[in-house]
Amino acid sequence: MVNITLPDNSIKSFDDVPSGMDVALSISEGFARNCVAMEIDGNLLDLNGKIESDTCLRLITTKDEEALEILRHSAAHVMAEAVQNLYENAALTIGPVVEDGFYYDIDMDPVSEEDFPAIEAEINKIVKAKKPFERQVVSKSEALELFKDNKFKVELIDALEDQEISLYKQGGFVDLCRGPHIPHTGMIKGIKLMKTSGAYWRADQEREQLQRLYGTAFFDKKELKKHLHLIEEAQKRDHRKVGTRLGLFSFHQEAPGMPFFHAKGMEMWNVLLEYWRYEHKAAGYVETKTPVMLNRKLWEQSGHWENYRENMYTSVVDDEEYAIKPMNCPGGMLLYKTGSYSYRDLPLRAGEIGLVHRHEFSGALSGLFRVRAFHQDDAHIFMTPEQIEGEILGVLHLVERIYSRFGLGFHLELSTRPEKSIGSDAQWEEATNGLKSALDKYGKEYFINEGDGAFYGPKIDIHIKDALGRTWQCGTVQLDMALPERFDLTYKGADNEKHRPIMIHRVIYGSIERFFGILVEHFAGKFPLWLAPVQVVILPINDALNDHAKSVYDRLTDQGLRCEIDSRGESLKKKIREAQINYIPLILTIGEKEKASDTLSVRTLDGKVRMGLSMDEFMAPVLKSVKARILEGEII
RNA sequence: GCCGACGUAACUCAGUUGGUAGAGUAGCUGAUUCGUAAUCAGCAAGCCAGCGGUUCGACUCCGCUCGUCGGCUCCA
Repeated sequence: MVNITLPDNSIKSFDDVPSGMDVALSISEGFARNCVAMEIDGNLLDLNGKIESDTCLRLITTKDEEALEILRHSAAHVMAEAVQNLYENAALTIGPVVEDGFYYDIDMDPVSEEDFPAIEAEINKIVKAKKPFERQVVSKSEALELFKDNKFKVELIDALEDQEISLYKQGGFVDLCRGPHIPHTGMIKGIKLMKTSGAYWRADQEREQLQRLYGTAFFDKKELKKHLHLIEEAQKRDHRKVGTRLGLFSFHQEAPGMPFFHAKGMEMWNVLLEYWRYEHKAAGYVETKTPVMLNRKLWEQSGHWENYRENMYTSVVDDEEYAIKPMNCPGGMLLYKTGSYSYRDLPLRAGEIGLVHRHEFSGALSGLFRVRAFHQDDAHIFMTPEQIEGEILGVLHLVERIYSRFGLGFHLELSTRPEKSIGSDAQWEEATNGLKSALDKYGKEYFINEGDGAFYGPKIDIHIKDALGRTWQCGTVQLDMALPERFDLTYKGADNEKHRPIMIHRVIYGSIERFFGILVEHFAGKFPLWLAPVQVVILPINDALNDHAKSVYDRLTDQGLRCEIDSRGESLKKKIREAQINYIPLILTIGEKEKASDTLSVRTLDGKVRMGLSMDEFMAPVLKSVKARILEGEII
């Protein structure tokens, strides 16, 4: 008996269906149009596959989550065929599905976006032809024979353990593939080439550089449009554009990858740090500061010289070699060593807003997101082994408090021991288990990245989710049992013996520069009142009102509000327009009425205007909004 | 660092097949003094990223360097 689960959840039962039944035949024509593939015993198969035994079968329709991946995989084949039709010498390698679409790595002469229209036209021809995808199973030797002219495919086939290898054919085009695929190319309704780049075969810099063509595909043209719109929206929010327009920061050729923060950017920067200090003080942290440049010997002791030298800036001073710090921890080690500690002093939570420099590849730089000089909101926690779980939990709760203040959601990932690492197996196990038990206690679901840890310990990475649904890794909590060893850190236990403390490295904003950039895009430049670089702009209607405007300005700045007066001889309309497009949350117009009654007329960014408010009626809700760091909703 | 694209006034951009540059915004000057998203006029502003080459002549073509962007890789 075969159960076929239909999308509307009704179940159709077929009695006495023989093994080898052609599934496609047993599904009505109209229904099959929405069917993409099927799932048997957890395996995704082509819709026109044969049923091997009595089993429960689920049909995958275009509405199912798996369907899009299947479609995009098929789309990659279509793109590959198009490229092969147009470029005779193109040798195909691999073409997987990725988050927003798919790519295909092809050994060919470089292509650029100028070549896209021709390739897309060829793709559309193939789509229109509604070519069926046909699965074919051949032996390994047959496959090797078939692909003998393509060294990449030969390498792939050689690496396969199976003796039977599946191929997929659409029309005359054959590709090595596990499948499954959609029934025919005509199901691809919206397909578009997105970008192109170079990529190394097997991600190995020593090997061939291939052309990577990115595309995306949907079952529906509207879905494609929606996707393109989202990309456009993200481009509009690009922090490099918004930050330039709002005068927050800039970059200069003289210091690639090293941002300059302007007065308005610094206002925001300071608000971010002020908030950070407030939360950390409440969480029992102290703040410290260590030098930017330290002797090479220290980096040798910490292990950075060995593991990270190629990314460090160095300098020779008085015949001694120094390195600009790429991390704050070795300095933190020296700080710890200046004292002597009892178990009663632990945990010791020492924060540091540390300026670090890392020589990233020039091609890796990207606005505030990837820079060479940045500030970490670092902290080192020194503790006893019994305190691990509690301290990790404390950090996770602090992370949650801070991110939620910005309206950012997050998820957690645990990274384990990498290939290049220091410390013993036992240390790694204890550290990793410590993180796991804290995560379990915290209760939020988390992923595991095997081998993605820091060289000195396992870590929990915190990925935030912004207003457009994009994720960014910002915070990280790293357990370190190696550095305390290397620096011979100790504390006196209750037993009057020396013990080795365990250490946490953690950041929450991560790189303050990067977090700043994320906030710009998250809010699209429209910052909440508590963060806005300019909170209030005062617009006198004519020159005779400038003095009164100044007195209003003085009273507001006295209360700590960030204000500007715009007394240019421009029209009121124009000044309002400019305040609006600069996203200044509160616009005060000062006219004769306001002067005579000493009241305020307030315009908020939504365009609403309230007139005749007394100073108190204005100040109370505004100061409350700032103090409570309220995110959205009406200020007044 | 690698592949591709790009680099024109403070900003956003135009500049057709090589004949040394234009617009809007911002700025400055003058007039306007305005009640909730652009008042008008004028002025100034560029070694066309830098350096070499081809050419009678280069912003336009070629090479290299620097920088930016999209990826690769990297992000301890």
